[in-house]
Amino acid sequence: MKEEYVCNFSCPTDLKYIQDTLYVISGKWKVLIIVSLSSGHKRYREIAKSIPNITFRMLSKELKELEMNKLVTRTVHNETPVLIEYEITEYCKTLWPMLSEMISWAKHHRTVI
Amino acid sequence: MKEEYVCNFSCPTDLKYIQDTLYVISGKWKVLIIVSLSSGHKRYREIAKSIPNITFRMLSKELKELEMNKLVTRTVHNETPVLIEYEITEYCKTLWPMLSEMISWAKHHRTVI
DNA sequence: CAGTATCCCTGTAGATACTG
DNA sequence: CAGTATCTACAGGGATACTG
Repeated sequence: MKEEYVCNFSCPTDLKYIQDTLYVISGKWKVLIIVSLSSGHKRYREIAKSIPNITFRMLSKELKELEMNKLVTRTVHNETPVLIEYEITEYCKTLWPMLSEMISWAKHHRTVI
Repeated sequence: MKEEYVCNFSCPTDLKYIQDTLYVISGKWKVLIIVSLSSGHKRYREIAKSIPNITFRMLSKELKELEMNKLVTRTVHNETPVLIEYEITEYCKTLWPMLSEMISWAKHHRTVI
């Protein structure tokens, strides 16, 4: 059974996948946190300072979700005082083709709107 | 000045673009509506019926936003009784490469999570 | 049919204080 | 430093009734 996979908007499974992806990266802070980590910020307060108006509460929550999705790692270094480092994973970089498409689309969309 | 464009997470402009795109397609109903229209539903009640639990309120609101973003057209046919048809635009199809990436990513992500 | 208008509820996020 | 706990506010969305 040769099955040619033709994607179109009406495939219900695809819909589910799109929703999954949106769920992982949507929200007010997710992408901002990924950007902050990407630009080298590693420590909690450091990340917090780099993102205007984010609260500890939100930063904790979002970091946890990113960690659950394997996009971020949290490493505890047993020094005194304890040092904790957040880093984006290699896996996080698999997001890039998609983000890249999002950037292209938005760029073009600006010229349309 | 040959400028090689290297995209990376830390570019602030790219961040803005990503947020723009998310804004256009995020939300509980947007993609569902696009799917419904893609599968041939055109009339308001018809679309409403095809999407479980959506309210008229939400359908109106989302259709308006999609229209503003040129992803959907609203056509009034002057018959009696009046007939109104919603359709996705050709432009809407420019979303496809991105949606396709989102689908691929989510598919792979499932195997990771 | 194609929507609007209104009321109301709940969940999400902000503010602030506190802990190990 | 690296967070958690608690309280609160407000907006986004649901339910329902209504209009042209």
